[in-house]
Amino acid sequence: MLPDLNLRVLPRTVQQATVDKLRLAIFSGVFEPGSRLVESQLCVQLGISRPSLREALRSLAAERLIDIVPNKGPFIPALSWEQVTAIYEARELLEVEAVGRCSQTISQQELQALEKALSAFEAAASSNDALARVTTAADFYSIILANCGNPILEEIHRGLVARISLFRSRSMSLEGRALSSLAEMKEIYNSIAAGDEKAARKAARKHVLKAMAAAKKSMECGN
Amino acid sequence: MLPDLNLRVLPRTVQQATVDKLRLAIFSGVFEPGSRLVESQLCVQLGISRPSLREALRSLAAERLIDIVPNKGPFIPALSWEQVTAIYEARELLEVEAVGRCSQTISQQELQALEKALSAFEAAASSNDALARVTTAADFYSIILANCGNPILEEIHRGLVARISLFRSRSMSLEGRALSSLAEMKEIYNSIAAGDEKAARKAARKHVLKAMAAAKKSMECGN
DNA sequence: GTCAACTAAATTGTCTGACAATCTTTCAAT
DNA sequence: ATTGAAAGATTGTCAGACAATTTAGTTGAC
Repeated sequence: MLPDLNLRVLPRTVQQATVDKLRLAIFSGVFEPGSRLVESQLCVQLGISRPSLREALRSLAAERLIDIVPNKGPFIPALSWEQVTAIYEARELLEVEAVGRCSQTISQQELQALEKALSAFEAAASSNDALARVTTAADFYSIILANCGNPILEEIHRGLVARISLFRSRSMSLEGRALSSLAEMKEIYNSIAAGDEKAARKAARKHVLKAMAAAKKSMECGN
Repeated sequence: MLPDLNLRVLPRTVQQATVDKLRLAIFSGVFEPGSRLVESQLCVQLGISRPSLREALRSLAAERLIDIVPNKGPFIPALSWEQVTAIYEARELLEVEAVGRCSQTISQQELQALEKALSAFEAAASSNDALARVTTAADFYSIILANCGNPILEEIHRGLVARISLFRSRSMSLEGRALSSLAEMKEIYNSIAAGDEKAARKAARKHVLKAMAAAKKSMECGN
């Protein structure tokens, strides 16, 4: 059998594109937490039909990025601090495990990619670009999760991080948080590079806990 | 203000009911892994319209209970052993954590409920009712996850277990697996009841690893 | 002026029907 | 048997419709 040369990209359907657009909009804070999404409005804004939109909304609801209440429709969840805590705790569990595994299995090539991602975050950390800070940090973690040897952990982690994206971007804008975050990430990177699983796990735990504390602070400061 | 007496049940929509029905059908093995789901057929079988069905399918796809390939439609995923392993490993991570937390925080009342669930499984374990074995075992874990203090862990765990329900029911039908499972669950229960977190985690890990081994065995034996 | 009840408008849940694009199957030809 | 082409089946997407429910606005009573 010949090697698979099928380069054909999977056709992107309207519903897929819509899910991606809405997900990005939610990440970007286009919608106020707690606010309602009106189907007819979204249809016009997105230029699609109501059935396609509703399919997309069901996907997002299953991802917990929106809530859909019968007869009231979809809205952006306004997470309580308890819920945010629970998500951060779950994230900690997954991230510590992923970092630990990663430290034992990552290839030299991927380690270089990780270093590059860290540099990118370093550049963003001292800039004023809030979006860049969040995306470069996400890239860093994405590499770790992709190399932990378990795609399920990656999948779950992605879903969790998505749900608290707003908190992340807000807390990352806190005075000094980006730089402190950078230091923690460097520690993680160094431990992984050294293949020191114990240190890597410890650093990962510390990072998530500090991120959680920062999120709490930014939440208490109102907005 | 009067206490909230609003007992009104959230209206169940067609799409919700459909998601539940299909989920149950998937759990029960009504559909062969790898087989395609034809929309028009399902519409007739469920007595609903295509838009409602498609919304339900998008929900299930987001839960990873089905796959939807553009222009080909939805089908039941045929999980590879690697994927199953990855799910079991993630389950181990969550379950060990949940059991550990549970051992420290569970109330006496819930502990009684857990004991009752264990008895129910004991009864089912020596019976020939395969469905009862799986559901009572699920009830046992459901109580633990509901009392671990983190609803997110519960939510993720439920999703993971759902994806390997077929493997679970098959492996539970293996000669002696139910009884061995019972012994492991008793160990978990006793550790929780004793408030011994370390022992509880150890027992939980052992249980998941044995379940995974059983699943592998049942998978290799073909069917 | 505030609160309650009622009416009107907006919104969701669901269905039917339609049609182009794509996939699958059938069947004939080499 | 393999190839190729035509026919059929299936999906992706839209438009339009309508009942049930929620929301908003208005009126009326105190």
